[in-house]
Amino acid sequence: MDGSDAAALTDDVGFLLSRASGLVVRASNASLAGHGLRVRSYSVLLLAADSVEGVSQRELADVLGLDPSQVVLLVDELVTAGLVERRPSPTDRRTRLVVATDAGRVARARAGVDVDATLTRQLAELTAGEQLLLRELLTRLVAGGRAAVRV
Amino acid sequence: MDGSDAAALTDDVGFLLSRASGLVVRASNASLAGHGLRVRSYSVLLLAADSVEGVSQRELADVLGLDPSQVVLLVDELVTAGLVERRPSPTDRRTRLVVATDAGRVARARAGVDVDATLTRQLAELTAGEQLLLRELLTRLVAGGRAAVRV
DNA sequence: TATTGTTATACTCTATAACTATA
DNA sequence: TATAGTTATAGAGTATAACAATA
Repeated sequence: MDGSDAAALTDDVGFLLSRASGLVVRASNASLAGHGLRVRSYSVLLLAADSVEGVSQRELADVLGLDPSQVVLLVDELVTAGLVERRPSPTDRRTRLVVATDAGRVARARAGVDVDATLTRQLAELTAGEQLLLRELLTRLVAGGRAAVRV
Repeated sequence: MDGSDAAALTDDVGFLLSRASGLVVRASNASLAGHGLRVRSYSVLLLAADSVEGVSQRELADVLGLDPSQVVLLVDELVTAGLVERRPSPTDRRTRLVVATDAGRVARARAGVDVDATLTRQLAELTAGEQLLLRELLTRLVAGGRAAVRV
């Protein structure tokens, strides 16, 4: 008994994760607004731009933890903006590969600078070592969470 | 140059925070569904039930990081369910104190058992020490983020 | 003048179901 | 039968603006 239950909520890891995520997403969206992007569309663009032959929408859904139907809408948005295009897969006619256009790669690079700077600013509370530690802890949490969901 | 940019997104702390938060919120909502609650309404109920004289809606908004207008709706919902009630503040006629009813305290306790068990399961990937470390890192991140927003 | 609570509105995100075309 | 993609829809969460009552 040390009175610690007075902070039952603000000490809750779930609550803290939600708050921290909200702060980062909000700031990231603000820094992406000038590029006509938001966190989710930027993530899709990033994965497309950083791959050589393109990414299937199924892969995007898996990596991003989104439903395939959401990926369709995000890709539609990027296609309209001229930042990616859908190409037929040479090996599977069901699959469509999402590939960044030249404009998409430029946009990804420019937006990346801004969003990375924003994140750096938000993580400034932590030392470099702590940031790595946080990344590792979150990675294991996410990996475990996904496994648990599949059970 | 070690090829580490191939994981540019999945190594991104912002992305990991968003994923981890999503997993925890989803699981928490599932464990609260049987109690007629969701994460946000449960948080309001918790703060009301754990306070002696009640909490003002302004305080709730501050602690939860929500807009006051959202707090109104969440409190409305809990009032309808008979879990909290609004009482006039004895010192400020603008302020309305949110107080848990007896039913609300019972619901908070029961729901708390379920949601805590769910979180424990999700954090099982980490040792007790790592969980404390994660909490501390997130606490500092959230505190810093809030300060930055105020600038 | 500033603060507390409220109403209203629009947009984003999340969750599902049903469907097609291919494998 | 199962998988990749698509369409549609509803509900939850977020973001703002404007307002009344009170300090």
